[in-house]
Amino acid sequence: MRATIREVAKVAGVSIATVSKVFNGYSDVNHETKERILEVAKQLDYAPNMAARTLSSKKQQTIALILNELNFNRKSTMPLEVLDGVHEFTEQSDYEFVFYGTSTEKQKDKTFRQFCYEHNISGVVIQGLKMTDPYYQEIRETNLPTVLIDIVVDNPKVGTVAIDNEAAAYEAVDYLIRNNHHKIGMINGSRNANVSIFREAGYRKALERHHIVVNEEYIQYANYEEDIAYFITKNLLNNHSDITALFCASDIMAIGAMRAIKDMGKNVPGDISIIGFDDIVLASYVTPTLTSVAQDMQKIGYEAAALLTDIINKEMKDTENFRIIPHEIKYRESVKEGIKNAD
Amino acid sequence: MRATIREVAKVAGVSIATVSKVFNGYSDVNHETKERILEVAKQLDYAPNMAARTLSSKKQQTIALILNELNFNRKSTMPLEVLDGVHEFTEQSDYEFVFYGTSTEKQKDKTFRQFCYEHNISGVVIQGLKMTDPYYQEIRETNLPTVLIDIVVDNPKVGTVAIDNEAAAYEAVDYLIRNNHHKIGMINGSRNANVSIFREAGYRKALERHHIVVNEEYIQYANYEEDIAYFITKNLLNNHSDITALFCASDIMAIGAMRAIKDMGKNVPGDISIIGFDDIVLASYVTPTLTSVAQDMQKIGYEAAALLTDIINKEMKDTENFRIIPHEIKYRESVKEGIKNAD
DNA sequence: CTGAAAGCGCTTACAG
DNA sequence: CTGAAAGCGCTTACAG
Repeated sequence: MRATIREVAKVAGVSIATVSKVFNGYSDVNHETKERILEVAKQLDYAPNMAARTLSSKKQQTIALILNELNFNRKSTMPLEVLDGVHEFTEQSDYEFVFYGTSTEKQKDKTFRQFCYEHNISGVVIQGLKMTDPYYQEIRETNLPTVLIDIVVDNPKVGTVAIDNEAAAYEAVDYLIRNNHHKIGMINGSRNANVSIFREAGYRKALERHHIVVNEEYIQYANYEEDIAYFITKNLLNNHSDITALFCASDIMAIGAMRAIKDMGKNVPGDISIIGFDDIVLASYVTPTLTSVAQDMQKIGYEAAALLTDIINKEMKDTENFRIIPHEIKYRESVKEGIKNAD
Repeated sequence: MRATIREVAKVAGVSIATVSKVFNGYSDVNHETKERILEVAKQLDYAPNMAARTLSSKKQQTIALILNELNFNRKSTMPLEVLDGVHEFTEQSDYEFVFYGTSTEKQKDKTFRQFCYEHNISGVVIQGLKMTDPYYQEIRETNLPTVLIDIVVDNPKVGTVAIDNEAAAYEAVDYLIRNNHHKIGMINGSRNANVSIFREAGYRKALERHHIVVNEEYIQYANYEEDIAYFITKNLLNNHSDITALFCASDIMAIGAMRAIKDMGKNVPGDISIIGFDDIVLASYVTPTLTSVAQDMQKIGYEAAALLTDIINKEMKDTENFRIIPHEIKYRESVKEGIKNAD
């Protein structure tokens, strides 16, 4: 039913090797035979079979994007943006692109290596991996080219693409301090998340740079969940009525915090200023609009794929394995600005 | 470097046929040899090569999800939800899942059929296709199992999954009328979009059922874009100051309309009531919150994949090719409710 | 510029 | 319960 290379060869009166050459862009084929072959191919609706091609050539490489816990958060398009970025890169490259979803459960059933072997994958970009996931341990010592988004691992075969989370957090908190906030709480994600660690470090660094003592009780963890952030914010503000600003490690949590503040009869930014992280779409549509640290996930995805191909193609030094994408603070309405007093 | 079936067979002291049987779950293998093979396979880190499997077996089927114009709208997670749904179905099926993005441009370069042949695809789910796209014409007469989301085509090999757009629009407009709105504008998407046509039909039907004459000037098209909706709304309301409600064919456009109304110094829902469509996340976070027709895109994706496998496996009658997913109106703050006057 | 032949890693009747 | 052998649709030296 479906035309194969053999039929094309027969109809065109040539060998399959010649047909193959035409379809692989070799130049050593007579112009006329080439034209004839193309014509026949078109007529027979022929297109090379990928499976056969992959099998016989050792060349055809395929890059996978693995999204962890795709059973995702409807509130954020971040995974989709990463997907778009990786896809865009592979489009204009020679790599095939495939997409898979995984989960902590699935990772227990099948090792990372097995999964990649099975699917003939020569390199993978992973997004959403947690440091408690089985894959994480395996990737630390894998020899399979891998690029992690947001997670750093010490392995020459594994690269990382992310923004400079520490610097970004530093800037955000520094901005609060320069606007006369000295009692600043932090709603962080999870102690186990790489980005949380960096963002907290940036928070601490900014306070220290301004000679503000870090109050450990001001730092709370809400696991990146809106509802947990809601309750934690209420608690935090009830226990520490001197807090005037909150730095949140994600917009989702910032939105939960805003809701808590409103429900407490307080006002953003009048009573409490808030900065979020990620700049998801909601940040611009919520009232008041949310100041946030933006990261370009599409670009992160694109660069991840680019870095991956570099790792596949050449041995790289560890130092080249880390690609930092610029971040940008989007200033909106949720922070009360004010000249710093000389107290 | 990578173990093949041959090496496993050699180490385990059996033939490759036996190894193959074990990995394909055939029962006619001695328990002990099976255990031994599995043990060796594990030790050698063996996993079957998909390309070879696909090539030699005529069984391995792969289903593709093609997202059109993935160069997407950051404001909506709908494509991601569809992806998740299709992915979830293929997970628990015997089908392999692959994902591709396309665009009007790419469709011009390579036909639908060629694309599918090349990638060894036995069936495809397409989302985001426009009736002006090259694929659309081709799919009308393809014999390749295909499921379109939101678009109906008369071809036994092509199925459709969608909500009942006409009924949903009818309900929404009927709800407005029952709350005493008689001058209702519609911000529609595009005259060429299948869903737009159905939603407009529902709008007209609701008015007619209530003996309200349709004023053609009340129906405007904003191409599903927020900014166009913004301008069109201003125009519409300036020209027709008697309008008290707007039915929008998407939340994005509804949000543009809300902004326009605010900028005109009017109030939602005090002066103008609004209903949107899709129930994207923004609808719940915007002020006032937006009443909207919700469609479960994850479920639509899942059912699309399910329908596709049915089409692949059996000849179906045209009448069975259309799967309708339930919709639901989410009542929120953007509609002013009021008892209908007996005028 | 062209073709014969080996081989990629599997599956699947078929024979035993 | 097990294995020898043909074949899936290609690519790639190699010879001419």
